[in-house]
Amino acid sequence: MANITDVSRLANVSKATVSRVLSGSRGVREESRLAVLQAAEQLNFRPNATARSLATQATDCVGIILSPQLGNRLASMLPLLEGALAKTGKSMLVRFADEAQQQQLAVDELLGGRCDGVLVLGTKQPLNPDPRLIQLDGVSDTGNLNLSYDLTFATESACRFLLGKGHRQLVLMLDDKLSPAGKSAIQGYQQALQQQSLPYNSQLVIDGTDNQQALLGLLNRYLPFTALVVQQDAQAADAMRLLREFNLHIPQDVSVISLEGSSLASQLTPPLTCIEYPSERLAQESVRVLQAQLAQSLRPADEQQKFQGRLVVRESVVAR
Amino acid sequence: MANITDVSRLANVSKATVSRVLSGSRGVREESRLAVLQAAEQLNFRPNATARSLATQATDCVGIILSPQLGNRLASMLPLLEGALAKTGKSMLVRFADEAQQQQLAVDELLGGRCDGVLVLGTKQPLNPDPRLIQLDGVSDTGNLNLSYDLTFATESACRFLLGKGHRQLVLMLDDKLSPAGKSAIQGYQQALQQQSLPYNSQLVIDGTDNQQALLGLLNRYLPFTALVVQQDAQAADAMRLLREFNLHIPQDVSVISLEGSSLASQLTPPLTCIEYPSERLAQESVRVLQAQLAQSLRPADEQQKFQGRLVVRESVVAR
DNA sequence: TTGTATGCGTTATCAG
DNA sequence: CTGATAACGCATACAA
Repeated sequence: MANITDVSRLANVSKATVSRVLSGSRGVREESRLAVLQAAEQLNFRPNATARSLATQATDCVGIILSPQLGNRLASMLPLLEGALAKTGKSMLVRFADEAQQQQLAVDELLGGRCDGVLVLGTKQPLNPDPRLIQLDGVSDTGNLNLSYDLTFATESACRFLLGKGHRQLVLMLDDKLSPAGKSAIQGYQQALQQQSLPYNSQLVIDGTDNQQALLGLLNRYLPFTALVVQQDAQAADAMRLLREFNLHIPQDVSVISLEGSSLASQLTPPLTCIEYPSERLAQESVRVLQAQLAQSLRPADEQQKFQGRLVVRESVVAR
Repeated sequence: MANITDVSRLANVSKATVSRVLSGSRGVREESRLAVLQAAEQLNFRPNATARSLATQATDCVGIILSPQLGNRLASMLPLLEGALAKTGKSMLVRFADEAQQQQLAVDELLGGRCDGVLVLGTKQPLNPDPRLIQLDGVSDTGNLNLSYDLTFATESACRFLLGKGHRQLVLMLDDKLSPAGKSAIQGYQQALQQQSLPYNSQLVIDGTDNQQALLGLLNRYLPFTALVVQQDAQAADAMRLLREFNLHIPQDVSVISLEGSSLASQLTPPLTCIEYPSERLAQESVRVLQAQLAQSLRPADEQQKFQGRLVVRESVVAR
């Protein structure tokens, strides 16, 4: 691979001039500018990113830390993030880590020279505060900037929608009732009920992670319900299959709605009504904020921005 | 951030010794070894990856070029690739590009200093041959190493399975009939028919990309069929919904099977019988091959390894 | 406008 | 076993 010296020789200028043309490109006579460009072209010169980083003290990389559990969300989020980053000429260094310790390790390693900034998706435990670190859907009690999905709003919207359709017994199925996210959802659930002066029955709030056991338990207890509010599409899919096996038809017997709608929702049978997870906005805004943060290189900034999803009505809900 | 000089001073040794301890670590007196380790610990020293890369002439990165269309496959493949790479201490630089030109551009840029090697998923057009480049499911006529899914085998397996269940009119729905992949599939389709001395009707082979129009056309023409072989799970989901809207029940009226089964298959209704795409093997093998290729740094190696998926029987197929 | 020289943080070479 | 010192390829302050 040709380097800057080769180009400078072929163009009969100094390395500095070559550098100027290919980076800053200001204050260079047009004549030598062209000479450099031609020489570079001829030698198929690509400035070495590593060397440039070392000199500049800035890799053009941002780290993305993902949880393997993101599942479908990954497929929609990652291209969006890359698109937003590419616009500012930045590359994505991707790493997977779900446990808090692994995540902190990854952050430290990436921030220790490999990346200018880091985006973490779905932190469950607080991470050491750092202005170059931005969380997406992370725990909110850290000193880090955190853009997240408004699960309270989603849950309240979903429940109000169902209540408006005449449903009165709503089951809420969450990833983890006790997590911050779970509590946000429950809050929305309660607000919706309260607004209709309906009682809150904690037995109707269940964890859906353990292979539908919770739902099974609910059926066994003959607790009547007409609607199921599920956090994730994939879990909705599982739940719907289980319900069918108990000869409960969807949506005739049980209406279903998901809180973090993705592309999967439209592929299910019946197509799933949901509050759509705002991937685009979240992706764009997070890289925008990260850029700003890196550019100004100051204020620890502890914002907690929330993003609301919109209701997408499909066929999995009927009126009562 | 502390650098190697700080450590060397605190440990009362030279930079060279520090480097030796933290990299090669051989031929160093235990005494100074400990001094260095302690100093590094105390200063929380993290060797600068960029500087190391520049000196070593080897970034510990491999580029991954993805197509946004990979969809669900992305979510399963990427963590597997990262896992395999992490074992050898390599990081993943991810980029999205679907058009051939963009892909070539990305390859050149990544190989021009940012990465030691590149993995491209799903190339549609040939890429310039490079020993550091490995393709996954790419076009096979290039001088590059190419590990791919055996779609011929998958199609033949699926069709034989259906034929064995008494089906005689099989519709084959592909992403693109005319692509190399499409042709592979058709070959498997024909082989299965041939083996049963059944005629080949090209009208039963359709493109499923254009929003099910092709399937609709088939229904309109009253061409009888009892089974549908679909390349991707997501398309199978769409197709099943469409069929239902025409009052065709699955699997009673039409059996369905997919050729590139993913996690989506088990979530559909009914759960989808499929030939499962061998993500794990493909991921592991591709990074293994890449490592080998980089280590030996020689032979252009034009292998074309094929990976076969295994049949997973679920409820979307019934006997006739 | 251009060139020279120095620095970025490590690794690698080569004497000692 | 260890320490100077020269790469690595580029950016940039400074001098011309």
